[in-house]
Amino acid sequence: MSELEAKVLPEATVARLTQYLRALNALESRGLERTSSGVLAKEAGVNPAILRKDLSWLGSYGTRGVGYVVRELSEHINNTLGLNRDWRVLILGAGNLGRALSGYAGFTTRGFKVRAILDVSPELVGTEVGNLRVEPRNDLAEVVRREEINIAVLAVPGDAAQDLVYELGELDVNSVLSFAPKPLVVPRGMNLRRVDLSTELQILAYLAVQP
Amino acid sequence: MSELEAKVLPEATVARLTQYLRALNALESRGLERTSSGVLAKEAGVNPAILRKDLSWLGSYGTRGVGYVVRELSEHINNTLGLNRDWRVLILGAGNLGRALSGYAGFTTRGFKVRAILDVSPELVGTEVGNLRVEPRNDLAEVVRREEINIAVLAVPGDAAQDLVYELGELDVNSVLSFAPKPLVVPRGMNLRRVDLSTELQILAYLAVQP
DNA sequence: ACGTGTGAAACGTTTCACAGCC
DNA sequence: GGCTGTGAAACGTTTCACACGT
Repeated sequence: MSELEAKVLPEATVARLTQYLRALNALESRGLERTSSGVLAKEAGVNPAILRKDLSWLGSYGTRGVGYVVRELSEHINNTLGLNRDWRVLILGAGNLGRALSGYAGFTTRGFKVRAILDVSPELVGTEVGNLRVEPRNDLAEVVRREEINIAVLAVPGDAAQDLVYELGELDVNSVLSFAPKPLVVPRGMNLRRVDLSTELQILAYLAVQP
Repeated sequence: MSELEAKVLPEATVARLTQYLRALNALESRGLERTSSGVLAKEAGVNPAILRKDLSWLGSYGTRGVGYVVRELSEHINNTLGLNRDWRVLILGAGNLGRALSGYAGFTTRGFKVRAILDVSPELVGTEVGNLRVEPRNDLAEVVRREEINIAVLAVPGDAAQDLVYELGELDVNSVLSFAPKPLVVPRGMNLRRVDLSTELQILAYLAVQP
């Protein structure tokens, strides 16, 4: 059976599962105990067919002719996504973006805890960000160990990003979310996701020009 | 000829074109005048085949056996993406994220200019953000007209986002970049792109759990 | 000889449509 | 009757491989 156990869920499915979770929470807080692919899909902003196909990857958790039990489904997606454990986040860069991210609601919910924030600039080191104090960039290794970091967020200028990626890899931090506007070379075994704000604007510009 | 003139370039191609632009800039600043799909692809972090296929949508701008002229290609992509005009950006929400975005380098390059920033909170209205002053949310219509806004960025809590989207649609601002952690219903003709930070973290969590 | 430009194959994702079960 | 779960079709995207122009 255990061949080499490749990735199980399609990438696109994983992205949508997070949306279903949010939608299920919304339904639950509205007092609903059961739902259907139609209702849930509407809440999540997708079409019902793909929602059912996505859920079918997790096994049969619905009842034909009836639908899904909100709490049960929500629990199951949570487990599948690995959100039933603690994720300790380190933010690299205490500029505007880094500070904004450390307080961002989405970053502090569902098991994600921002545990430390680092910067190179001596002016920023020591200043307060939320309930954290900015620590020096050179303490990276020590901070990673002390706080048992498992996810890093790069909110640094493009030039600094690549070195940090390598260093994080050495320290066995293998999940990185980068806001640096550059493609990065990722060490073996690292999962890196990029959010590129200027790319998003440029795509909008293109779409706006279309007739 | 002009049927109804649908979108010309595949979505995925548009996203990569922005990366090629950045890569071309990097090559140019290194003094290179010519390049090839191999070199450029490496710089942009993609494979050469798809780069050539992407560029073929724009027409033939390379020379067989030789490659591409950096400046020429760069210019051409710029035009195709509509980056040869002015884009006047409005930021909605002057919280941490909104303030960070207004100063973010990617937001201020290549023809994009942040022209105004709005917030509902009386405490924030009147405060300075970069070289702008936060204006009251209720002045939305007036500000859009005054600054001739054509792109809006939503850095507001999820609940406020949907109303703003409708209102922006009325005001003929049809390009919106949303950071609200919710799917939004978009008015006809509007282009909306979402950046969902907590979704990104959750995807990382899932990937990290994979064996 | 070399690197582009591009059909054709391979792959991934979404939509359709309906059999199966409650 | 209604809604799930899922093969099969449709669509979109990436990769391959090579003919063609310089």
